Order: sequence, then structure tokens, then C-alpha cells
Amino acid sequence: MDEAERRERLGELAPEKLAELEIDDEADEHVLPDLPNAEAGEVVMRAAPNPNGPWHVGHARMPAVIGTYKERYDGEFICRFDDTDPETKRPDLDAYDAILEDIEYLGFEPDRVIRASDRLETYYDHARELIDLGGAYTCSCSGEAFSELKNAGEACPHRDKDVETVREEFAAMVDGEYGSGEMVLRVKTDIEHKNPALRDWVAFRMIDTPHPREEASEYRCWPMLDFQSGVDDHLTGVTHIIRGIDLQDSAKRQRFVYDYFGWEYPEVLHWGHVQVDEYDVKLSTSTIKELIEDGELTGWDDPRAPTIQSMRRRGIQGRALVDSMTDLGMSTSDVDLAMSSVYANNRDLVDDGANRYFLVRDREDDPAVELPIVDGDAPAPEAGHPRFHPEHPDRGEREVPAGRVVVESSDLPPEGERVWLKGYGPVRYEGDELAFLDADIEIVREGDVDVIHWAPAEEGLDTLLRTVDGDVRGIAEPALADVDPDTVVQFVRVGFARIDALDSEATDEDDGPHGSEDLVAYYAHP
RNA sequence: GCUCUGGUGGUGUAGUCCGGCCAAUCAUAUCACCCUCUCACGGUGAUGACCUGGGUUCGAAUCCCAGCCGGAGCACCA
Repeated sequence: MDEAERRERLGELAPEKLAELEIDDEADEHVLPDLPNAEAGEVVMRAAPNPNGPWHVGHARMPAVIGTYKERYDGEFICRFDDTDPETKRPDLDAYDAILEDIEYLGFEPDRVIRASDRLETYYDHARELIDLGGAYTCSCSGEAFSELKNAGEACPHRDKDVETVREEFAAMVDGEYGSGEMVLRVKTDIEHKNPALRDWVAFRMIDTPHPREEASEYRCWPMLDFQSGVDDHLTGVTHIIRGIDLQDSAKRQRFVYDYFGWEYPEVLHWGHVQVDEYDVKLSTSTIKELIEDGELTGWDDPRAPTIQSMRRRGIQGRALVDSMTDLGMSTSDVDLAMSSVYANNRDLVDDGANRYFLVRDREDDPAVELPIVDGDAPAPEAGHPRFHPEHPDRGEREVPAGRVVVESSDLPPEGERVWLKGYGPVRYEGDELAFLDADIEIVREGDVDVIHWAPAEEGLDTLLRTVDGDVRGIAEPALADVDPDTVVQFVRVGFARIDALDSEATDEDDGPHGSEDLVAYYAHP
């Protein structure tokens, strides 16, 4: 009796028990904890990426979690680009759209997309208001000088300037009359606060480098994250903020501004950093960017890169990544995401749809060997006919021409022993040929004979399989030529892969496509 | 140094607020077996964890104290 039947029986015998079971099921789907003080229809959350590059897999967590809560609470999902540093975290103009595409691939669509660099006047207005409230002062101390005073809990001489002067100096900042480092606007908090991180922090500073977006290129006076983000969260009606533990003090800093304005601070949740196993590459936009610039990686979608674009090119569905991310929960400690969990989720999603094909790999430590199939105790058929999918006979069978074939050398039995070519039949390995045998599938069922995959030597497709661990060459069966690019297939006994192209374009990579391949595929996982 | 913050199997997670139903949940991983033209899927089983030490209590993963270990902030980065 399978699960469905069991439930049906239970429904007849004890309906109330079945109802309990179903309630439990529903609870299971809520992997994430409830949001504090959340009311359906009134939850607003935002992802606030810095557009300094396309996303790595760790970035999937924010849209995954926000998107999941949005669905649960019928809330709103804002994507706000916090692009207020034209210099050290300089925005990459292509990254805005790349990030939006990454979000779409994950299966979400932001209800609103905004850019902080469009909103400078708003921040200036709030700064002026804050100055009038006596909550901010212009300061020309050097960073080091102020830091020393701050650590000693002492105010700098600028702290007591009269509002009029502050107003004028801030206007001069906005007008770009100071150079980088000459003047900042500080929020007046508590210079003796026991946590030094909260003492009179910088709200605006001067940056000489123009912003890469043309619309914002004239501005020189830029808000710091805590000011900009704090103002925007309030103005856009954000009710729940999720941020990393690196921003643990942000809420405490921003509360000073909220208090000046009489605003109510949103609920805040923090979570730890995500690391991903299986990659040598650090999960960091700038590191990946450097590797690409140095030619160590071919691009953001290099299969060896721990990026969203790479996942996508490998045929891993966004949903699989999202499920793994929500499984991570909301813990404040750092977590390691096991890629095997993403793969397990993806397998659930693609196994049923992925048709089966043969790819014989030709690796240095396990080369493909080419052998003719000859008549043995029985005449050798001209072709094999394996199913497209073991559980879907209705999808039909492929035709794999026999004659001269290739197999992976480690699959070959000892000389004189038998092996079953999947979808074709039994052969005996005779050193330089494979002799077709008069035997039926019983020899396999008895356990004496292994079943292996194979491909025709002549009609086979010269294939490049790009994997996390580097490129693998091989020969694939010709039926793959009829598969549309972007289809996810399973290479029998190898793993799932996405068909990338049916003819390759040459690259200047050491090991990349030479342009002669008939097929390029990206490996997903076993 | 100062200030936050956290520690449940290899990984993630439930349980911790309001001690007993927890000799600890679920998933993944690994191994074995079953199924199978031997991959994958599916099924069965096994492996494997409450950071340490005290205390409170009839009873502690849960409460208290100390220690150990980890992460973060103290930027004119986000």
C-alpha cells in the first residue's frame, strides 16, 4: 500500500486522524519561524543588494526567505539597490539587471525596485531636518583623530557648533564644496555610549569619484548605509528587516535617528554568514570578480564559480536553491550550506522530466576505449534501443548505432568475462573486440553481469562536459543531437546535466571548447 | 581592549521562552539490503549530536553560574 492508499484507508477508518496528519503536513511546510508581530497583508520586506556584481549563491538566501514570507503573509517584497558608494564599493552598471534576473530565476518578482542613488534629495531633506532638530553636526576631524576621541568617550570641538553653522556647512557639502575627507555630517548620539560602535557615527561624507550612473554622477555628498537605509526603510514602510550579523549594530545606530524623527523602528532579524562546501572559491563578489579578471574563471556562469548564474547554466532550478536556503532557517550563527542538499532538492525536481542518454567519458585516468562488436554465439544487432526514461515507456526509445563502440575502460570486465551494454545486449570482452552473446537478461538478474553505458565510436557526438571540477571530454550518443539546448538530461551512470549548445564556439581557454565539439553540456550533479 | 552575539549527529534543522510526553525531530550525507537493463527514482534498515564543568530540582538540551570555543562590530565599505 503506498502513501496515498494508506491515507485513503485512514480517511475511511478515522477521518479525524487524517485531518491531524494533514495539519502536521502543513506545519512541515512552514520551515521558517513565524515573523514577530506580523499581520497578514501588512508585511513589507526588502532585499537591499549592493549592485557591485551578479550574485553568488549566498545571496539567494535573502530573496528565498523574503519571497517565502511574502507568500505566507501576503506581503510586499522590495528590491532596493543600496548603491551609495561610488568608490570603494563601486556599483557595476550591469549588476542591477543581473541581480534582477537572478531574483527572477529564483522564482520571485519584487513588487518595487528602487535605487538609493535616485533618492539623494530625499536623504538631504532628512539630513537638514535632523540638523534642525539638533541631531547632527558637521565635523572636519580626520578619521583617526575622531576615532581617538571617540574611543576615549570625548566629544570633538565640532559637536557644539550652532545649528546655523551646521546648516551652512552641510549645504556646502551638498554643493560639493569640500573634497573627499574634508567634512562629514555626524549623527549626534551619545559620545559616552558604552558601545563605542554607536558613538556619533558618520551619516554623510564627501566622495570625489562620480557615481557610475549618469543620473547620479553630479552628486559628491553621499549618505552612509546606516543613514540611507534607515531613512528608506521608514519611508518605504518596511515592517521587517532581515540582515546579516555584520550589521548587528545598525539597528542600534539607526534608532538614534528614528528617535529624533519620532519614527517606530521595524522588527529586525539577524542571521549568520553562509558558507558553501564543494567550492574552492570564497563566497565573495569581489573575490569572484578578481578571479574572472585574472582569467581563473571564464565568467560569472563558469561552472566552477559559486554563483547563481553558474547554477542556472548547470540546469539547477532556482526552486532547488530556494528550498535549501529556507531549510537553513533563521539562526544567527554561521551556517554551512551543503551543496548536496541543493542537489537533492534539484533531483526531486528534474528526475522525472530528464530523459536518459549515454555519455562515455574519456578521462586521463579512465580513458574511453574503442572496440568493435562482432558476432559471437549470436549475430550482433545493428543498434541498441534504450528507453528515454525507465519509468516512462510511453516516451519511447532512442536508437544507438552499434558496430564500433566506446566504453569507459573501468567498465570493462576482465578479459573473457561478460558485460551487458545497456539497451543493447550481452557481449563478451575478448581483448580487442566485444563478441555478442546468446543470453538473456537473466544473466544480469543473477548478478553476474554488470550493465554499462556505451556510445557509437563513429556516429557519436564529440562532447565537452563542463563541471565544477573542470572540463571532461567524451563521446555521446547521436540522439542528443535532437535535444534542444537548455534541456536537462541525465547521462546514465554519470549524472544530470544541462545541454548548453549543439555546436561549440572556440574559446582561448586552455581547456575550454575548441570549436570542434558537437555538443557542450554543463554538469549539474549526480 | 571595549561592545554585541552564538554553540543539538558530517551538514542543516526541530525541541530551549513556559524543565518531565526527548535514552532527542525531520531532511541531507554515508553504509547495507530490496527494487531496477545495476544510473537516477522508490522502499527498508543502520551510522551519528545536546561545547565543558559546577549548581538548582524528584527530574535539565531546556533554568542559574563559571569556563572553553566560534562569529560580528568598534570605517569618511555595504
